[in-house]
Amino acid sequence: MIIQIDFAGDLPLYSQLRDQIVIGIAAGLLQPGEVLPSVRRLAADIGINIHTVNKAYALLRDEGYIVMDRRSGAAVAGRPLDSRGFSEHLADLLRPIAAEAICHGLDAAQFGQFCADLHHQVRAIRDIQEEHP
Amino acid sequence: MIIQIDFAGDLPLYSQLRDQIVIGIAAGLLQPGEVLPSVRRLAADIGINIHTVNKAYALLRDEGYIVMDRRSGAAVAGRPLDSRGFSEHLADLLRPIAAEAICHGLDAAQFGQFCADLHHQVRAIRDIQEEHP
DNA sequence: CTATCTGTTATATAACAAATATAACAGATG
DNA sequence: CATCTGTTATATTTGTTATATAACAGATAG
Repeated sequence: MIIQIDFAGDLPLYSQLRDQIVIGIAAGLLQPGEVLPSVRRLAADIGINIHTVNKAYALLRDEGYIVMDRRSGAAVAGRPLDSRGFSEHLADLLRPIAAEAICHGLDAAQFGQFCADLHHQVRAIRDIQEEHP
Repeated sequence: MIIQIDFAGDLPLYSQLRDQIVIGIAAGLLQPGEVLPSVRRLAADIGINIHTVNKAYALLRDEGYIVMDRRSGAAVAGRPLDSRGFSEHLADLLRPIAAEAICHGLDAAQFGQFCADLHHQVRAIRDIQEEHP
């Protein structure tokens, strides 16, 4: 799986890395049980510091997306994902975005459709990647 | 309109303030043309620094949500809002969130419905506020 | 056992962002 | 003139981000 980091972007590097791995899992590019690169290896590949990768991995572990083992390294977590309080978490993330959409004239149906389309887009990343091996 | 700031939260104060004002506009609590409190007044009311409020106001101005005048102060912008590149902006915000939803087992229809419901919730804030004057 | 891999922890440093404090300026208003 | 508005400038403090170097504990292969 290809990781692309925008060093000029607004988001912190560890946050970009975290997002891309979550997207990779959602798209199916990273499957449950699949072993991720070690912090040293991935840091060298991307060209960033070990601790930055470690911070992203630790964050993903705390969120339940990956499991980490001292011996075998990091791996994508097997289902199911702990979902206590996830609705509230999701609502907190989406509320300001929904407000933006409202201010720009999108009604509930349009916004819901836009979100559903994006859901499909994320799932389709896998197919796009497999077309260009 | 009541502003609630979480000093222990992860989000910067100016960002929280910006989000709440956008939500207020979306909910209809702040209507186009309505005058906002001055930076000094709002800073004193909330108990934060003038520059923090100024940063939030300047951000809202750059995004087109409010207009600022040296004489009369800040006011909610009249429609329409400039929407060039808004879809891309919205997609960038939603992509990692959609990925999270996928990882937690929500399909496209469920995610779209959740987003549409939240859209309604934001619009309903106005009615809730008016019940308790 | 040795060498090498893994995550983990510690410490130090530099750069940047966030928030505060104080002060001043230009323009408009009563 | 006094008072309000946004705006700008400077300085300081604090926290985050990212880097660098180093070491430790546990597991594994030679």
